[in-house]
This record gives sequence, structure tokens and C-alpha cells, in this order.
Amino acid sequence: MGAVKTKRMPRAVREQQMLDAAVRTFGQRGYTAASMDDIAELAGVSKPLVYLYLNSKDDLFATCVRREATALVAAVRAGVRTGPPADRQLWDGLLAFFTHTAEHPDGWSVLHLHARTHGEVFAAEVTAMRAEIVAFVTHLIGDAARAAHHDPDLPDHDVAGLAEALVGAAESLATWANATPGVTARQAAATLMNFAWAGLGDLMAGRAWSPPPV
Amino acid sequence: MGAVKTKRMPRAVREQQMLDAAVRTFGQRGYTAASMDDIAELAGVSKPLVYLYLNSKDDLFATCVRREATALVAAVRAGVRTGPPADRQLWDGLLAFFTHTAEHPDGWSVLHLHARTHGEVFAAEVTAMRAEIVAFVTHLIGDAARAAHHDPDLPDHDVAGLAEALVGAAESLATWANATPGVTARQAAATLMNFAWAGLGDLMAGRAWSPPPV
Amino acid sequence: MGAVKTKRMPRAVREQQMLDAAVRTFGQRGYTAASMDDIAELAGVSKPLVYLYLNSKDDLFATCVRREATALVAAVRAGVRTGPPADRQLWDGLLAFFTHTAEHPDGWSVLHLHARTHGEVFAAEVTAMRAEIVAFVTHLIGDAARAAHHDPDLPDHDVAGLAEALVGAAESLATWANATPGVTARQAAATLMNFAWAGLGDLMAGRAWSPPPV
Amino acid sequence: MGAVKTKRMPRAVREQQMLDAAVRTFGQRGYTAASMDDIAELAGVSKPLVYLYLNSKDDLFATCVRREATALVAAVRAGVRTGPPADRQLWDGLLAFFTHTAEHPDGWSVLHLHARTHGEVFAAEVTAMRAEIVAFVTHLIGDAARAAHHDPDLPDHDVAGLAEALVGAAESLATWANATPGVTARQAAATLMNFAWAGLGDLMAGRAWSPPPV
DNA sequence: AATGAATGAGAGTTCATTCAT
DNA sequence: TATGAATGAACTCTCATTCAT
Repeated sequence: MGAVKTKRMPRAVREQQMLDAAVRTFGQRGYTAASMDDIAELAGVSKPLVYLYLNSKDDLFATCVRREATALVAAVRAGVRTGPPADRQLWDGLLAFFTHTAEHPDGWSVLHLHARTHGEVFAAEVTAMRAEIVAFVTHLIGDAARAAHHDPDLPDHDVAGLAEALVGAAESLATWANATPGVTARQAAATLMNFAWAGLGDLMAGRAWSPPPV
Repeated sequence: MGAVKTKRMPRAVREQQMLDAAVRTFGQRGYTAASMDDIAELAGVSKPLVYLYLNSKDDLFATCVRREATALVAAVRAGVRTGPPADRQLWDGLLAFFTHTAEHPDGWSVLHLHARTHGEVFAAEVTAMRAEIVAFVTHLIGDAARAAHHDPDLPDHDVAGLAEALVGAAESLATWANATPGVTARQAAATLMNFAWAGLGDLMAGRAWSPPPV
Repeated sequence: MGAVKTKRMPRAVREQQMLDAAVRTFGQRGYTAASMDDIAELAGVSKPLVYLYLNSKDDLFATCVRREATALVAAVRAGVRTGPPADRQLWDGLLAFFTHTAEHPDGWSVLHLHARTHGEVFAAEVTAMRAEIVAFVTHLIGDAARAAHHDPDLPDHDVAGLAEALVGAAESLATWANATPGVTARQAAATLMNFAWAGLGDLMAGRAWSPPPV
Repeated sequence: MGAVKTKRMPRAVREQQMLDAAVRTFGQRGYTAASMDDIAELAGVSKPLVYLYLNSKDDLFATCVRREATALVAAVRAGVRTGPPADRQLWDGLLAFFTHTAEHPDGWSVLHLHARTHGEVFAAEVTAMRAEIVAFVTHLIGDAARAAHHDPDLPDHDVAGLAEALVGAAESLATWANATPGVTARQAAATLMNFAWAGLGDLMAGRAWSPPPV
């Protein structure tokens, strides 16, 4: 399973191999259960080399978290275009989000499951990333309210809570979708969009939100 | 920091002291970072006694998880009365949930953060508890739909997703509320209720859901 | 399996129960693998009581060894009558020996297997018992030689070796007989008597030693 | 006491050093009383290295037992040449046996004393080695009987007992010889040969067996 | 006479980390 | 650039032993 043992590779390449191995191992076993031996072996490299390049287990983990967080935020950013109405933007963002987490389950696991349970430092890293996304969503909600020509009496504090709820729901759904065979990113996004945009009340009344055509 | 060293207590009492200390330690540090020494010291007891009563670190953790899960489910159950309309039932459930998680932040941390990241066995334990809550919510949505005289065309699969999203949002909000000073259980419940029941669409249109008077 | 829990017994009786339990446990598990918990439970008594009566694990073991050694030597002594010719005396002694070891396998195990592997002190205890038996055998060989009107040119040192060999063979055969189903004490004694008295040379030549009628 | 701390040795060498230290420690203290710390220190190495190379205390002990058993059997095998008459073969085997046990007292102690008292697995290992020797002796007795043109009426069962007695006597004598200063391997072998081949009866009658000239 | 409650001390084992080459 | 050899420190767990009643 480990990478093919090719000797004398340029540093950048080796480093990526190690990070890949680390994300996979951390994602599947968690921070403490993942041993440096495991990671080095999966990377097809000796342990001292891992230390030479990545310094320490903590640093290695931090680098993984940073890499995965950056990639996730970038993916969401790339999925959204300003211009279309708010619900469309939200839909695009969610679709990008679920698509990325589905394609990088170990990275998602590292971010959502393990980074938060292992020490302030890593939790902070994740919180920072999360904040970016929450800000984006908050911004979206604000735009939507303005666009509705409705001067919202929603205090900022409430909006923060709403964004938090939305993001939280998305996170849970991502984990659930990854663990439930047969659930696609589109389905996850549609479910959440219905839930969040139309709301249970509307759904009960037969009014659902419809995803745009592919 | 440790409990006052009171000697010679009956077994049942000591056992609860140990469990309290364990939940606190596990909740704040996670399974692996929490050492049996830490727990014993916080319980004001020697390590061998912990082993004598609770068997092993795994067993101790399992007992904690079980205890907290049972307590949480019981709290939610106790908060809800059948009879009132679905939105009221949902509100009551959420309020009970957020109240309990706010009062037992370490227990919530154990359940939501640590039990899910440490081994299939514990994850299963939590999944079982979660399943009870999800079932309750699913049931609620079904009732609401029927009460609305609306034969819902929502397939079961979608309902599962909705319940998952709702519970996921609640879980995230609970963690967020615990970490954000000044957010009360009522506020968290109201935010989620608005988000989930009315939906962002309605909120944008100025139609919010109102919590019942205290 | 443990003794019936009868409360408030006279000390002497309780002590024997404990020693029985200890011999059984030590015999089957060895000194270190036998825990004081095991012994106390098998004796149907609380651990502090064992300490109250027998002092410590070492003392308990020593007492077991002493008791079993005394019993074994007594059994052999009781089996032999002076007067009959040497081969008959030897036969009687061996028969008594194998009979006793067969009836007290755990005691034999304690003496032969475990006491010798656990510290000088216990080994010494066993060596003392052994010395008695070896002396008896040495004496027997001397008598026999004199009775044969043959002034033996066997130096004392050789006689010691012969007695050692005989006793060693007997010990091995006892363990072997206990472990081999279907081998009786009489058979073991006959085998050894043939081997030791007639010798392989005579046996090859068709000259065997015959046990006396029952 | 410990070996001189020579750093950075190839694995194979270090491994032998560890095994030497282990045999010595196990032989003198027994399985449980020998701690991994003791062994590591005697080997001039840190404990983790012992684990890295030999896996666990059980594995280490098993390796010791296997090594010593193999060496002992090999020594006996190498001492015997087929061709000469049975008594000569037996003499050669015994001499080789006593020579080896005298030169490796700790190894002998591990095999005879400790391996048999510590768990089925190790006992089995020793039993297997013993079986080889017993088979060799049984074979020898059979050959001798045939060579004597004497169709022996010794049933197989009796032969097994005889071989057992002979081997048992040899084992006891080996331990005795190691513990008794001044007893050489030759003397031990001669004593046993006299005892076993001529028999006490013949010895009493002044007929002894004579060892071949050196 | 007897025991439930409690512990000091030490064992085996693992792991992140570093030399020396 | 890369690694085989090696370890300090910590952790889980067990056990003989005692105290207070």
C-alpha cells in the first residue's frame, strides 16, 4: 500500500508524499493512535527523514491541518460566483463543500474530527478556517436580506447564530454523507438547502426549494 | 484542584466521584491525553482503586459515555410532552437539549467530541444514543406533516437527511454555545428553531418563528 | 469450587483450609502466578485473614512447602520396615513414595517444581527433605553391600552419586506418572525397581527383578 | 556487572548479547523474578531496544528456550556415533550431555527448571526436546536388546518407563553435578552409567560397568 | 474473629525523538 | 539526501500488603 520506494526525490515531492501519508493515517486513526512509524512506512520513507522535513509530530499534524483547511476553503471559494441571487450562491457553495469533503474524506476527518479534539493550537487553526466560511455565509445572509428590500430586524448576534447553525448542519451532513453509502454530494446539498432555506415549516406546507438544473 | 481527601467512603459513592473526575478529564483532554493518574488524582483517590472499581481505561471511558448518553437522552425525554403541536414539541426538546449540554459541558464534550473519535465501540455507543434522538425528530416531522393535512411527498430518505441535518445543527450549536460566552440555552434553541422551522427563506421575508412565552 | 463459607471457625481449621487452598493454587500456577486473591477466594476467606494467620506470601509458601515435605517423608518412612532384605525395603519405600505423590499431585508439584525455582530459602527447605531421603537410600545401599558379604570398593562419593541418581529418577518418574494417565504407583515403582536394581544390562540379558506379591 | 557499553553494533550481534543476558538472568532468577530492566542492563542496552528486537518478555523467553534446547540436542547428537555397541553409544551420549549442561549451567537451568514451570507453551517446547532424547534412548535400548539376541518380553510401555527413568536420572544428576563442586561431567556420566547399566544388584555383587579409556 | 476500603511500588510496553554514519 | 541504531520518558495495569471498623 505504501508509496513505491523511489530513492533520491526532490524535497518538495517527498514532502507531499509524507503529508499524504500523514493525512491518511491521521484521518483514519486519529492523532494519538497514528504513530510516526506508521506514517513513515506508509510514505515509504525512514522516520528520521520525516523529522528532517516536518520537524515533529505536532508540526506534521499542524501542516496537515493547514493544508487541508486551505484546500477546503479554496474549493468552496472556487465554487461560488458573485452575481447570482443569494440562494443560488448558497447552493453553489454547499455543492462545492460537499463535493470536496466527499473527495477528501481523510482530510475532512482530520479537520472536523481530529483537529478539534487535539489541543487548543489545532482547534484554533480549524476555527480560523471555519470563521472564513461562517463570514462568507453571514455576508450572504446579509446580502439576501438587503436584496429582499427588507430591512432585517435580525440583530447581528442572531445572524451569527444562524450562520453557525448552517455551517454546523453542513459539517454534520458531510460526515454523515461520507459514512452513508449511496449519498451523493448533490443529494446532501439539496437536503441541506431545503432544510435551511425553505425550513421545516414550509416543507410541511408542501413548499420545497428546488435545486437549479445541472 | 483535586477533591478533598475524604477517606473510607462506600464503594458506590467513590465510584461516582471517579466517574465525575473521569468525565471532566476526558472531556477536557480527550481519551489519550487523559492519563489514569490525572483522573485518580482529581478523584482524590489512588490509581489502583480506580482499576479495582472501573476495571480499565477503556471500561472507564465506556462507563462515562454510557452515563452521559443516558443522562442526555433522559433530559430531552423529560423536557418533551406529547400532545402540543409539533413545533412546540420540537422547541421543548431543543430547549431541554441545550440546557443539558450547557449544564454538562464536559459530558457533552465526551459524547460529541471524544467518543466519536476513539474506536468503533464508543462511536457505536454514541450512535445508538443519537439514533434515539434522530428517531424522535423523524417521528416529529412525520406527525407535523400529517397534522398539516398534507400527504407529504417527502421520501423517507429525505426525511432521514432532514433529521440528520437538524440534529447535526443542534450538536454544532451546542458546542458553539458552550464555547461562546453569553449565549444562553434559550437563545441557542430560538436560533435553531428559527433556522430549522421557518427557514432562511421565510426569515428573509420577515417571517420568523416565535418562541412560546416562558 | 471454593470451600463452603462457614463463618467463625476455630483458627486451626481455618488455617488448614487456607493451606489446602494455597497448596492447590501454588501447585497448579506456581509461586508468582498464584495471587493472594486467588488463594483467599479459594479458601473462602478474606485476604486480611490470610495475612493475619499466615503473615506473608513468602511465609505462606514456606509453610506449604514444610507441610508437604513433612507429609511426604512421613509417608515414605511409614511404608518401610527394617528387617526385610534391602531390595524389599527399597521396593516398599518406592511404593510408598509413588503412592503419596500420586495422591497429592499439587503438593508434589509445589515441592518438586515450584519450591526449587523460587529462591534459595525454599530450595533449601526442599534440599533438607531430599537429604533425608537420600540418606535413607545411601544407608540402604550400604546395608545391602554389607549383607552381600561384599566389602564394597565403592567410595562414599560414588554412593552419594548413586543415591542421587536413584532419587532423581524417582522424582522424574513421579512427575511423569502424574502426567501420564493410566500409570499406577505400583507400575511406576516396578519400572524404577527394575531399572535401578537389575540395571539395563541384566534386563537385556532377560534377568528382571520381580516385585513381591501384594 | 553489565557488558561494556559498546555503541552502534549490528543488529545480529546485539541480539545475541541480549539472548546471552536473558539466559543468564532467567536461569538464575526464573521467569517472573527476572525483569526486563535487569536483562537490558546486563546486556548493556536500553529496554526499548530489547523490545524492538525481541518483541516481548514471553517471546524473549521462548527464544532463549528454543536456542538452549537446540544447542543441547545438537551437542548430544554430535557426541554419539552409530556403529559402536549400545553401551558405548549410551556412554557417549551421557558424556556429551553432562559436558554440555556443565558448560551451560544457566541454559540448563532455563530448560530444566524454569521453562517447565512457566506456562504450557514453554513446557511443550521442552517436552519436544525431551522427546527427541527419550526417543534416542528408547531406540538404543531396543538395539541393545536385539544385539543381545534376546527377544525381549519388555512391553513398549515398560520401555517408555525405562527411558523416562534414565532421562530423569540424567536430568537430576546434571542439576546435582552443577550444584556440587568437584563433580566432573565424566564422573557424573560414570555414576549414571553404572547405575543404569549394571544396576544396583550387580554393583552389590561387585560387578561394575567400566567406562572406556579416554 | 473477620472484612471492605485503600495504596506504594514496580512491572511490561510503547512512542516521539535523536545520534552517527 | 537518507537511514539503521538507540533511548528517555511516560503510560497502563497488577499485586502484596495494610488500615479502620
